[in-house]
Amino acid sequence: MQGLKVASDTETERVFETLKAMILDTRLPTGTPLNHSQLCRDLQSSRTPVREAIRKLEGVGLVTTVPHRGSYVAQVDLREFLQIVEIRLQLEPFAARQAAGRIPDGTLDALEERLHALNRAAPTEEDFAALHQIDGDLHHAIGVAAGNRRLDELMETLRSLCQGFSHDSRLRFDVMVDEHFALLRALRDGEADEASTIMYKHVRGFGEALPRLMGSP
Amino acid sequence: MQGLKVASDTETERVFETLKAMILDTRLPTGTPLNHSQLCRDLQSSRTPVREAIRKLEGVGLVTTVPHRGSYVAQVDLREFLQIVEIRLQLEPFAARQAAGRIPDGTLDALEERLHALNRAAPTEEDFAALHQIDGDLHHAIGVAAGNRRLDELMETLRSLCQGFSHDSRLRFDVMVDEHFALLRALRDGEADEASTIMYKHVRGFGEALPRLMGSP
DNA sequence: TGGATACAGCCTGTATACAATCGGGCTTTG
DNA sequence: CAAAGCCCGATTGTATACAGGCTGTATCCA
Repeated sequence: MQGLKVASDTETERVFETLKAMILDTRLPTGTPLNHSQLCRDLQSSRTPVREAIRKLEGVGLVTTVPHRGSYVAQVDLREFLQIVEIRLQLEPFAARQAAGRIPDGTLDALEERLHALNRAAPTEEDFAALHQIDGDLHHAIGVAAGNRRLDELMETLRSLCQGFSHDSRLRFDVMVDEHFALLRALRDGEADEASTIMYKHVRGFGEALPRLMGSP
Repeated sequence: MQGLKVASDTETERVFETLKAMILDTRLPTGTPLNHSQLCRDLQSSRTPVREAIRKLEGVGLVTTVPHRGSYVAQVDLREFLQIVEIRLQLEPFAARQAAGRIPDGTLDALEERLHALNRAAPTEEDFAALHQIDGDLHHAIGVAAGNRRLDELMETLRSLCQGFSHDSRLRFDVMVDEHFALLRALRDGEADEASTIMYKHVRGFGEALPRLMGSP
């Protein structure tokens, strides 16, 4: 399940960070049940830190607990998904605006490089996964550059909660790649308005890939 | 410290809800240390539920814990306060837009009633407290009417985190009352754009009451 | 054969015991 | 008298024991 322990002041914090990372990068996919004793074994810990870490994740919103039944990696239904997209529509364009012109060239170069490496003509399973990864890294780079840690973490959580629906957006592969190129350019050139607009369309398109319509801009 | 126990499936949840309510309505003000044994006594519980509730509140962002030293009701510094206001500037106008025309008349009437009861000429300590209370109830009514539970809870948390700075906005008493009246009217008439704009100015004004300038609309 | 029920095992929720860490006050010493 | 070091009490962090609920299975009855 995992490898070496990471350093941390308290055991609870270590377990929390470990689980959080595993949820965010989908090693623990949406809906995964979190069994105490198994986590104790896998994370080399005892029940108290594991339980406290789960409770903290519950507060963050990444974990759902059903009393006397167990905890699960949070899973949202369509209705909640659309609500989350609405929130993201308010936050992500703003973050992109703030980040424009503030992301190191090296970071942007690397992302562009990876985008170019994708096979747009006939994307394979790996290409989908890679794009998803790039998307995550780009959003994160924006979050960091925006200089607002709370905003960054919030967006990361909301993005994670949407993961259960991301497979529905495969039809948009080509569009998404285009959007990413355009976004990278706007961010590089410091065109805040442009970056914000592209991000809005990007998130909106993601939300609309599902059979529902959203609010207006 | 408090009265009767509230019903709940698990003890942890009960303690969590109790503490959360106490933090949100400032019975537990910003910075208050949360001593385990004292909470056990006051809430008639044992350490495990108390600790788990605290951890969950930590995840929500309402509590901060310093390892081996203790937990405290979250307190933000000026820098973080401004960042939170920036997030609220993205969310609250949107929520107001969504809520326009969807808040029951009775709710709006009651709020307007309470606004009229304030002494605008020479506000006393009670008037300040009452306005703060009205403000909270209005924001909450908007959050509920927006029909997005996650958004509502998020805004409530962010608002709570700003409480440490709300005393600085006393100079704006009269302006705030005006803004509330205007907002109530727009919400009642279903003027979404207007409601959104007023809310933006309202939050922005709150943030700018402090010696710093914010981002642009 | 179908369904209801009782039972068993596992899992979660809670309480408590034990260990580690921190802060404060006292003592000691230059 | 001031500063440094040490010790002790208190509080937090962790481990474990105990209790109660839920699920799934097997059995019994109609």
